[in-house]
Order: sequence, then C-alpha cells, then structure tokens
Amino acid sequence: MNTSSKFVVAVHILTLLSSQKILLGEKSLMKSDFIARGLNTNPVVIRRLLSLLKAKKLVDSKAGPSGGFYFKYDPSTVTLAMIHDIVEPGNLYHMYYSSPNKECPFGSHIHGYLKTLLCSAEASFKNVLAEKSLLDLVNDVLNKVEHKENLTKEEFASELKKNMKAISSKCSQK
Amino acid sequence: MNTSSKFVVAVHILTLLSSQKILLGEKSLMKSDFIARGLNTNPVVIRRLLSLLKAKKLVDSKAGPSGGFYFKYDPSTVTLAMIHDIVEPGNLYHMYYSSPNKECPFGSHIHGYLKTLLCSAEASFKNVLAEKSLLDLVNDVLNKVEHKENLTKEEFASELKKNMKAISSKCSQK
DNA sequence: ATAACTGTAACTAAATTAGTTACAAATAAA
DNA sequence: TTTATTTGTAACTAATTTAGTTACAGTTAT
Repeated sequence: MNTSSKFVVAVHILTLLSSQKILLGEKSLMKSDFIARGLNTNPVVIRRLLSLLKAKKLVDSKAGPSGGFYFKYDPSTVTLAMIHDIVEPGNLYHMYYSSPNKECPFGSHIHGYLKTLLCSAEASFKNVLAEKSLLDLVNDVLNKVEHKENLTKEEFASELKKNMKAISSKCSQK
Repeated sequence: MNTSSKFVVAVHILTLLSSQKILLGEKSLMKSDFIARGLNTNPVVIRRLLSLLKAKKLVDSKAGPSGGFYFKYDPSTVTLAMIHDIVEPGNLYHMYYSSPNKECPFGSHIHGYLKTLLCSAEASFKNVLAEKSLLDLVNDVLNKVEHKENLTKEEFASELKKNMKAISSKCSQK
C-alpha cells in the first residue's frame, strides 16, 4: 500500500477551500492553522502541501494578519484526477524492478506486457477520479448537512464562519 | 508512488513458473537462483515472495538437489488481480489521514465521500487486472517469440531448458 | 511598531523496502 | 550413508519516504 496521505489530504484541503469560496464568498481566506486543526496535524504540513498547489496555480495566498489561502478556480472545473496528478505524479507502481536480465529467453519479454497492463489499470483508476469534481464533493457534503441536520445553506454558512473564528482564537491563545 | 516491487516481481515469477509448466511439463521445477538471475536480484528475495505465494497455495516447492518451485494450478484460472490481492493486500491509498476532527462542521463530512470514491477507483483498477490471466501473459510472450524469432513452441521450450541448465551450473560455480 | 500570518529550511523519528549473511532442515545423488 | 544442493527463515544493514516539529525570515493588516 502507498503510505502517503498527500492525495487525500490535498483533496480535503481543496474541498474545504472550495466550500469556503461557495459559502463565504470569493474574498474569504482560510488559515493553515484552521485546516491543520480539522486534520489533527501540523500547520507546516498543510502549508507545505499548499505551497505545491500554489506552484501549480490552483490556490493563492496572502501573508499577514487575516491572511490565508483561497482557491483560484471554479470548483466544478477541477477534478480529483487533476489533484492526483499534481500531488502523486508518476505511476501507482514503478516498473523498475531490477531491469530484467536479457539472458533469460522467456523472462526478458514479460516486462513490456506487464507494463502495458499496469498503465491501462492505472488509467482506469484515474478515469474514476476524473469523474468527480471538487464541486461534486462540496455538494455531497452540503446535501448531507441539509438533510440530516435540517440546516439551510445560509444557516450552515454562518455556522462554518463562527467555527472558523472560534478555532482561530483558540490557535492564537497558545 | 508505491515504491514496492512485490506485485510486478510476483507476476514475473508466476509467469515464469506458468511458462515452465506449459513448455517443460508438470513435473518441472525452477530454482530461486535461476529466477533471481533473471531479475538481477537475490535468491532470498525471491524465496521470501514465493514463501508467501506458497502459504496462499499458489505454488509448492521441493527441497534438496534438483529441487525448486512449481505452479500448482491452471494458469488460465489465476488472474493478476488475485496476485495483487495476495502480495499487496489493503487499499492503494490508506484513508487514515489523521482521523478528521469532528469540530469542523464541514471537513468532518468529507472523509466518507472521499473514501467511497477511492474504493470505486481502486475497484476499477483491479477490474483491469482481473481481465488478465497468467496464461494470457504466457501467450503474449510465446506469440512474440514465435513471430519475431521464428521459433516453434518446441524449439523455444528446448532453448529455455538449455538456458535453465546453463544458469544453474553458473550458480553452483560460485 | 506590532502582532499574525505565510514560506521554507533543517532536523528527528518511524515505517517500509530490498538486499545480504548465515544457518537449520530437507532430500537427491554419489 | 555421506555429501552436496536446495528451500525456509531469522537477523541485520542501508536507503528511501513520510509526517511531524522547531525555528526563523519575509509579508502585511491593524
């Protein structure tokens, strides 16, 4: 198993930033401290990942008090496949298994066919990710909240805003 | 990227054992030394992987001089998906990203939808692997050899046998 | 001016992997 | 029956990757 959590964390972050843009407006910013709290991890880990996403032009940031990060695009146009390609480039499995010896008249031919098959399987994996946009994920959550907690989008937006402020003040308490 | 080569190496080994069964007969055995040569690696690495495949009943072995390994089943009934499940159990990506904090009214709901999607993408990956059997891989190689090197199956079988003996004698020279 | 952010370098610790040495147990062959 | 060959496995090393952490320079709203 791939032990990296970069992909799931990046999706989590970008879904948060998308929801913030939709619920709280274009100009709203989210701090790395707040995001890190929600993932039980360290703000530096979040900033490191956001630094990569910024280099790829998906997000932008503002330093200083009341600074933070925001998502640059329309959440409906960014798919999980794009995010995967950014944070986990290359193949799911590498094919550099001790470059097969040409001495073996049979074994030396396996590599090529196996590589072709793996590429095709990985393409299939990514096709599923390509069918899901950040907006889809945001809507999944919003629908759940509206139905299960009987909150309107507006009520939920103000709850989110309140929570962001509460967490921010907790962080600065330290 | 997953840096493990267990899957590709296991497929390589089992394709070799399958070809040996088809070309050289049921009783034919292949040594870990010979397999390791073809992969430019260490016999212990090969035996370790074969030990797992033996525990899963895919192969069996015989100790002592002229001992070795053999594939127990019909190569047409074992798919690459089965092999993957054995040597890389679990998910392609783990979902234990710092179990999301319930404090965050939005973030706490993302996890479930992301997990569902990843499972579906992984299922799609494995479906492609499930369409390829060990026999398919053996036939890919045999067809290539017959066309490009103009060898009949019988000629190729004797070449393979010769090669196995040559490598074996090289190994015992040390 | 100050306080609150981002941005990033440097270090630690843990986990995983492949490779290696060594040797016990099994077994065919001399 | 002895010997040589092979599997089976434990123990260790080295390399790589990952997340977490501390520290601090640069930026900017208040």
